[in-house]
Amino acid sequence: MSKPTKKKAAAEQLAVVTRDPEASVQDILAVATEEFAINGLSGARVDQIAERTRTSKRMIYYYFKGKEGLYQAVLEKAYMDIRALEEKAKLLDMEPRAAMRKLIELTFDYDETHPMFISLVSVENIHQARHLTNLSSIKELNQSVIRTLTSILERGRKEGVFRADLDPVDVHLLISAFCFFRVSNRHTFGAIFDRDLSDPKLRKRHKKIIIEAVERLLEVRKS
Amino acid sequence: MSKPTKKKAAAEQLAVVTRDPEASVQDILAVATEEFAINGLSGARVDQIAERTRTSKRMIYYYFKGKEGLYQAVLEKAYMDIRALEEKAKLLDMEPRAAMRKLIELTFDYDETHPMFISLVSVENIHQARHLTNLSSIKELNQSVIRTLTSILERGRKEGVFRADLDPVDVHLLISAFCFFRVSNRHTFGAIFDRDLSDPKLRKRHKKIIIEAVERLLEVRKS
DNA sequence: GAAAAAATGGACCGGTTGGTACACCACCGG
DNA sequence: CCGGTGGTGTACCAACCGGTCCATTTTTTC
Repeated sequence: MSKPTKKKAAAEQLAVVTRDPEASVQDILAVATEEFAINGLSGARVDQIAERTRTSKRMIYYYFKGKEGLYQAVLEKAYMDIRALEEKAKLLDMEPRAAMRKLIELTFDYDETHPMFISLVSVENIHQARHLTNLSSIKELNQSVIRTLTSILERGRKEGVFRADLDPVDVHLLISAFCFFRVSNRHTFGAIFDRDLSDPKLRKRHKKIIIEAVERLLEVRKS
Repeated sequence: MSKPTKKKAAAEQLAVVTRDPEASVQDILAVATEEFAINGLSGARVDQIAERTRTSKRMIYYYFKGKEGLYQAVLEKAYMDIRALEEKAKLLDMEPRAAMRKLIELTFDYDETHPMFISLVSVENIHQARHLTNLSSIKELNQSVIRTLTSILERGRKEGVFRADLDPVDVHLLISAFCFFRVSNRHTFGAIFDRDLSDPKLRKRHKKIIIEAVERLLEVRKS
């Protein structure tokens, strides 16, 4: 990505960048991400994307082959960026209950701060994940969350603080659903119930609720 | 809707319906619902909708003014159909915990059996609920669920089986999020974690999980 | 039963949109 | 310094698509 090629090095020396392919690609991707997230796949306009870019429409077709290719690249990049969450998740060799709490908070905060990503996933679901199936890399990536979660649950079970009859993916589904829905459906939910889900007060309360819900769900019972 | 007009009565007598405006409208709405749910607002094609209808494109503009008008009508109808859930919810003068359980099951089953509705709501969220704000009728309608939920929580609190510090809308959010997400994100979630969320086995398990999560969340604690 | 109104069909249009042809320029290796 | 390759801008097109015009037929009204 940022590996300094001869070309780039020369350009930096001159302080006047006449051409910068890598930057062009990134620029297009950044603009396209917004456009696709706001307007959807069919709603986004290639001309509009091109115009907001410092390059031209020609470049989009040069680098991404077409609208669908660009969309797929945007989707892939968006999913790859969750790597940040994965890295932080490595800190999870703390006590099981604290680790679980931290994992929920990370998920909650990530979704909250990445509404673009949420929108893109929604768009992709409307298209029945047709483009996602081409991206095999993503599968492996996201399953690392499951591995982390499995490890936490396992440790908790051994220590006797977590029950043993819950599937890690199901737990992930519960957490994801709440965090994702809050953002993905903020407009309709907000309109119907007159609530601004981006209100910090609500955000804090909701974070507490999902944490409490999961904690209680995981508790061991005699019944 | 089904109020027998002279027109309709005459048509039924003849048993040969040469023209049936009401049926035309309903036919268009049914087809348009599918098209908008599958392709989104921008993705859906008026010609395609018209072709699948037994009438013509001309009729769409005659009855619904335009593409946006048709979309709005589709959205309104979809939301109105939840009335069915509302009616069943009137049965909720049972014991609080049983009522809560029933309410969750109804929500779960409704979302499960109405993927079209889920898609439409997702589409509308991508468009920032721009069209929903025009439909003031929907607000009143959906808030009846909250009234029901409030009543259940209140009764439970009086009987000492539910805690008192939870907002009904927040509880509704938790339930909705899980039920909705399971359907709305079935494609991406399914692709990434190799799960068919429509598998009856999973469905049963997930229903149990959301019920258990809410039940435990509502329990009274000394802490 | 005629006139008014509602409903319908089909051809057509003009702007939009994804995509491309062509010419050209910058950069690097030799 | 020169030739090839990779990168870029402009102008353009053909198909598509939302929307409308005009004519016609059925239904209702009186």
